[in-house]
Amino acid sequence: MRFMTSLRFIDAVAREKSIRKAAEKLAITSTALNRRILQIEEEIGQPLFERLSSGVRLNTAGELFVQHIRAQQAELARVQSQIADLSGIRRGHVRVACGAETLRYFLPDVIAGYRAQHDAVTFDIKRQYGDAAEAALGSLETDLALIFDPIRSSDFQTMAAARQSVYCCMSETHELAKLEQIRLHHCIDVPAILPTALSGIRQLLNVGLMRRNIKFSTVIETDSQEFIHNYLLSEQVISFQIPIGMPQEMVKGRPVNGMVARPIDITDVPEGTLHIGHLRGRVLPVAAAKFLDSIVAALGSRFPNELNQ
Amino acid sequence: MRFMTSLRFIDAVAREKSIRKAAEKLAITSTALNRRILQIEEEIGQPLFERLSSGVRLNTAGELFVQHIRAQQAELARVQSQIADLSGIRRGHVRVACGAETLRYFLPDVIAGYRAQHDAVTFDIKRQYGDAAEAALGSLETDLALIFDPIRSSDFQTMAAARQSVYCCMSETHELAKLEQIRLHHCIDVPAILPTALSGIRQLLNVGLMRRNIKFSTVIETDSQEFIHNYLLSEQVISFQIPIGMPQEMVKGRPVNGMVARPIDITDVPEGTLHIGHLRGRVLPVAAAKFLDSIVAALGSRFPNELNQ
DNA sequence: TATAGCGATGCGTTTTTTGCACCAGCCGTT
DNA sequence: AACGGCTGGTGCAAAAAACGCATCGCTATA
Repeated sequence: MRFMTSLRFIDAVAREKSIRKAAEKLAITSTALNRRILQIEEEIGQPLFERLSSGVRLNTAGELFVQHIRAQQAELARVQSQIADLSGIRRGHVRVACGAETLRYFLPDVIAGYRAQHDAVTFDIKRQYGDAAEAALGSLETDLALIFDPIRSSDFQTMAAARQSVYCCMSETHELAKLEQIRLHHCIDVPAILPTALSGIRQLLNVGLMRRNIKFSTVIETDSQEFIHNYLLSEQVISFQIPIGMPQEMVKGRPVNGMVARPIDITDVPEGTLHIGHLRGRVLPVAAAKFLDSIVAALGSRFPNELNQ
Repeated sequence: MRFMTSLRFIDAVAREKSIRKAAEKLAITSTALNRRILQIEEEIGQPLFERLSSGVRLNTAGELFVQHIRAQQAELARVQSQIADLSGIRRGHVRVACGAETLRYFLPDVIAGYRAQHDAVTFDIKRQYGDAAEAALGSLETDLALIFDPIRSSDFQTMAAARQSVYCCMSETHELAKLEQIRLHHCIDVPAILPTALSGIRQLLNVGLMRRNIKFSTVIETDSQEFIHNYLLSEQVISFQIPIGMPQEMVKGRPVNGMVARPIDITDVPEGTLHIGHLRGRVLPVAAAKFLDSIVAALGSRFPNELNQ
């Protein structure tokens, strides 16, 4: 790293407390090293070293500067390794962070549709909760994020959004399946299986529970949608999901694989918003931008009356 | 700042999205700029820009790197201004952070004694509570700190210490002045003026109060020792101080300016420790190191049987 | 007093950087 | 289809910067 040489040299001199000794370690002559240091000192506007008869020694300004150099070196190393991690990333690679809701039906659909037209584009799909997804956008570890409420950072730029109300899911043989619409008080003492507190659905439910001062009879709490899905058929429990996490048939109220979904009155549990977007101010790689268009289009066709921007 | 040129150039190209345009703004030819970029890309091991027909554009690695560059520039500016702030600081300047206790009699004495021999050395005395003083050491804003319990950071290197028990101070006409030693229960319902909760004395007192389950009748709480000192003569209240914060006569029990001090039983209020030291691993400027010697000597002569290291 | 080690400096040499002229490719216009 | 205008990239010679050698002045030590 060429542009670091002068800084590395200063660091070396600070460690050795001697220009000549440092020069030896750095395999250059002491004159060259001496002049580099004089030059930097001139640029800073003050000396960084005290000259003693036995060598040199950092003064206070030098200590500050060397402190900065070392921090800077560590930072650079971190960035370099981060860049090296990217090396597998060809043009035509898209990294997506999403919640469990979109992972089940929506994303597979959209990606399959997109890859049918551009089979050279590859994908990286990471399941992450909202805050982790936002952090991943910020550190450029991911290109796009699909986050179901809440959005915390102002650095998230929403490119499309869809309002999603919460549905109650259960086996078609469940008692509550007879109702067309579920109220929260129906769920009192009904065994329920819930996603973890980090999930957007859970947070919406909590709003409703607080509002009505109701508690669920939670038998299982898990971060695996897969598990929830399978467990509904094993025991008469209820679960919760948003439309984008269900087959479209199921949203319409028809049973799918022995399970049905019933909407929850939105006066009980408020609607949430699915946000799709990227880091504010970032210009996405072409492949990611095109894929984002696909997502927006797919979202528009599924939820035509929503607030897609 | 010579070593930043290549980085500044990359930043400029990223902003202009064109090598030629950036070159114009930077007042160099596009070839020179182009080659600098190619060189850095080679050092990184990967391209940072995508070449388009209409110019260039950061790829993901480039975005990461430019992010780093900008953070680095901000950091450098911060350090530079910090160094500039130091510019008044000649060799022979000592910056001390201390609590109110040592500020009153001890430090003026020691500094006067030191300056009698080295009148070219100048001082910067900052009154700070323990945690702020430790932070100031860490950021090199100060050279030495005199902290009366507690020490929180392991980066503080104690060079000398003195145990200090707490005394009760009051007007010589005060009821409690008749006692030779004070117990905490004597102070119940006696109006008291206390230093703020951040001070070491206050924290020691709290230990005693908790232990004995006693509450003071606190009429005034202040961070000004000056105020406490003056107020003792205006109203029959008690206050608290450690030996280093009092004239030596007063420690011996004799009245000074109408005030007396009486020791508190150490089974009621534990002793605290006055720590004198600097940032661990730091080699102090000569003046600061010499002055530290003075402090240690003065402390040794005042408290000869203490744990000076 | 002699000596050995330190940083600083003048000068000639080597290496790096720069600028000029030109190439190849892309895109919109003619 | 041809053109002109734009882009980034490259060969080569000149300019600039960095370097190494020899040497100076200074200080601490023996």
